[in-house]
Amino acid sequence: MSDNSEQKETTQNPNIPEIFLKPYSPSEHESKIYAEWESSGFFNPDVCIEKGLTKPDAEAFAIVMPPPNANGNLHAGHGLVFTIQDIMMRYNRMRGKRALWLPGADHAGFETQVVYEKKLEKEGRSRFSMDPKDLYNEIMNFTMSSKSFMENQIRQLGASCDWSRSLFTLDDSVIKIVYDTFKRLETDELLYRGARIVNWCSKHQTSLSNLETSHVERQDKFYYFKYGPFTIGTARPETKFGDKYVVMHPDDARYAEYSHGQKIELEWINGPITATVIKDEAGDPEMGSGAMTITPWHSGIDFEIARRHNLDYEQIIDWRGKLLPIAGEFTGMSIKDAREKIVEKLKEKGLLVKIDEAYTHSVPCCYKCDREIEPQIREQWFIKTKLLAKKALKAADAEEVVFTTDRDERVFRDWMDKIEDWNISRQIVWGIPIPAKICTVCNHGMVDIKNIITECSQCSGAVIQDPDTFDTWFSSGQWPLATTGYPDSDDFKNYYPTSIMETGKDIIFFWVSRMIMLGIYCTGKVPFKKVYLHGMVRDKHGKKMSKSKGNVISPGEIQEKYGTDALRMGLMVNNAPGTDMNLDPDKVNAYKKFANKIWNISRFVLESVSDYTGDEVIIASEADSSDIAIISRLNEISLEITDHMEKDRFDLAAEKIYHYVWHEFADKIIEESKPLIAGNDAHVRKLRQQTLLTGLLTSLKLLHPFMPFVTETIWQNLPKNVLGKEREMLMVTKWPI
RNA sequence: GCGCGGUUAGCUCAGCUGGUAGAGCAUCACAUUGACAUUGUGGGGGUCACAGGUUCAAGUCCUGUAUCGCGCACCA
Repeated sequence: MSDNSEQKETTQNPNIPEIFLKPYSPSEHESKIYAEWESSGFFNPDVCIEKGLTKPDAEAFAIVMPPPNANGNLHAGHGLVFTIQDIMMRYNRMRGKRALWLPGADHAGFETQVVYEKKLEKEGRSRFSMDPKDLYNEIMNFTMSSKSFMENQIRQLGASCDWSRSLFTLDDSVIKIVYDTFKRLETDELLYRGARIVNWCSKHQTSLSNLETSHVERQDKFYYFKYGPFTIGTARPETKFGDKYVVMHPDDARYAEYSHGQKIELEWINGPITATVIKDEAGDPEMGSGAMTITPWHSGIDFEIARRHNLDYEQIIDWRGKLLPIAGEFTGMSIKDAREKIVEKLKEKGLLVKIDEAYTHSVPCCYKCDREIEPQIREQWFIKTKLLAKKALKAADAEEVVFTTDRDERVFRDWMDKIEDWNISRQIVWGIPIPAKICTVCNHGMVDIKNIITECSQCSGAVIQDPDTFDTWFSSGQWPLATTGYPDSDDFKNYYPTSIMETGKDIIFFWVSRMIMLGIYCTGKVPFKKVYLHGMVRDKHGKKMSKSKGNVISPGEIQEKYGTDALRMGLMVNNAPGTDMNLDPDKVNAYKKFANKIWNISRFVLESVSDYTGDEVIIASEADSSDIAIISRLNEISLEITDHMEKDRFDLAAEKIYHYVWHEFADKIIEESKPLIAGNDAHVRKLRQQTLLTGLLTSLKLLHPFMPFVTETIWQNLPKNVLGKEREMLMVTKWPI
């Protein structure tokens, strides 16, 4: 016999299930185990109640899954989201709660359309030359295939969510809720359609909310021009064609001789104009000369001044970023090209006073294409958010909703305090159409969720369907309502408000704030009792992952190489909640080794208890004190881990169980046990067998939320005499406490 | 401009309500056919950014400084 390992397997360990005779190989077991979980139906709390695993009156524990954008693969951040939430779910399910995790997928309006536009660009196509219906259908097909692909990736991460309740943000039931809310906001006079300054992206041809802009610090030239008797400063000469108002602070002594409303003839870019003096508090005497001209169509602050004094508005720059006929000889030029030429002309006319070369300011840019935002006036639907925000803050005061860190709560409150009206119109096709009619004569907008309006309520003119779609966050903001079946489903009654909202801190304003506002608005109750925000996943050196840097770590690759359990542990251990975390493949590899360690611990224990009868051994004497100590330490560890779990410190819980299993149970207890098991004192031997089994089963339970695959695989392969009265599926056993 | 966070072992990071520093990786020595292909034992390596303060006692609380990073923001 040349191969003695073969011999060893068959002769020495006849009672060890064959599966344990080689190292743990995640890929061999994971998909099979997931399929068993899924087909058991235990992800659905109703089934758990039916099968008697959960008491019908047990406390509810519900999480709404942040629906991932159905436009690409899962990234490392998703790995973290689903791991944290799955840990919460599995823990609470084992605690005996009615545990419900509501999955879904997000059409992700603008985000997805941008992804799709890039695809079109590569194919040499453009959305602007396509029929909107065709474009919509193409994006729908693309989204649907991404969605099903993504759902499988979520399964691979081990997510124990209830797929039977899965929802897509464009499902009819979602749209109905969104439309009803839209109508209700109108009825409550919290909605208006108005011409306001919006953030316009000239590339994407849509307005964006403030949150969808990012401010970029830049150094530009700052120009001073002669404007009649005044010197005015500007960083944007290309907007100045229509400037016919000059604004200064009423108390500015330098301009005391000029009175509000006074007309002044002066020479300007394209000839003589009549300017009007406006005294307004917005004029900052400290800034430049203290006098400024305003461009109400292309500046928020100027717009407000114009509104206060009922001034004229005139569009200077078109929707593509080109100058309109008001610019005279510059008409049709892009603003970028025009700037220097305009300055040149003003210089020739002797109107240039000076140029400040080192002027730093921050300019708003489209968060997708980094192009400078052009403020424009456009008719859009706005929600008056002040009242909604006030109620949200009140709920936070009353601790109806709490944040896991004070820091996050402060950030939330600051934003709520100074919230502005919310533009919910987007000029893109990929989204929920705004249920409204627009008058072709007077431009009046009418909410029309039943699609029955045929003429303008103000002028009887012909109407057309509003071509715009909702900001995706307006519908996402109602996601906890949609997933629980608001307003009258059993789930809504049983699970709303949900227990916890776990999501990335980067969307605290986009999503968390809106859910709280809209949840309270629709139901009178907060949508979740607790907010847990995690940080970003970065590469091993703390750098942001990006395709261009080539440092993207895809969860799939990591899972393939090290196993899902290892990835989950790598993401959890030592990663404090709310802080950014670095994902290091070496660290994940360490937990791959750990999974194998658990595997071998199990194998050793099974070898040691091959003749275990299942009869309880009574602790007889002081000689049994080491077994007593082991069991008592096990209880202590269980309590400590439970304490961490209750405080949402999964990072600490994960590290503790890791340490216990490897460096106490394996390194010390198992080593000590070897002579006892091999010895000939029958009582000592049997007692130690019992102790080892208790240690193993308890460890598997404590590990399960973190490493569900390897623990469940082991559990299901434990021989009957070892499992005793325990349930056959680890996922639904009771937490050891 | 307003606000927030970090600064702990060579690298990446933990360290809860204050009681003489921990993990992974890396490194060194020894052991090991071992339940462990992914093992064990032991070691080296930190004046916990700096300066003050509170305290019997401070990575841990307070104040300030330096430095890196982040968020928010309609400054012409």
